[in-house]
Amino acid sequence: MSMDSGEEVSSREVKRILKDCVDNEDKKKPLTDDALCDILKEKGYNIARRTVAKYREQLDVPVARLRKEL
DNA sequence: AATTAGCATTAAAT
DNA sequence: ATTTAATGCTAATT
Repeated sequence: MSMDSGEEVSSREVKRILKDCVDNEDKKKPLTDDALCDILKEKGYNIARRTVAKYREQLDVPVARLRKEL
């Protein structure tokens, strides 16, 4: 059995969810950090928008504006 | 050290 | 040009 702390696991979970959300988003209307934060809240993760932004950076995902395509 | 609140800055919308 | 929305910055908190 793993000896990882629960927090380490959940931060990985959150990052996985963020990746999925961005991969499946409508590229004409990309999800903002705020929107991602709301989605996580609905899934039961109460994490601040600034933290979402930092996770996004750690995942090398650019800000919503730059993900938008014509 | 990681997360967050409050404010500052920048880009987009009107 | 003004207002609003999205993101960044830094200090405070835990």
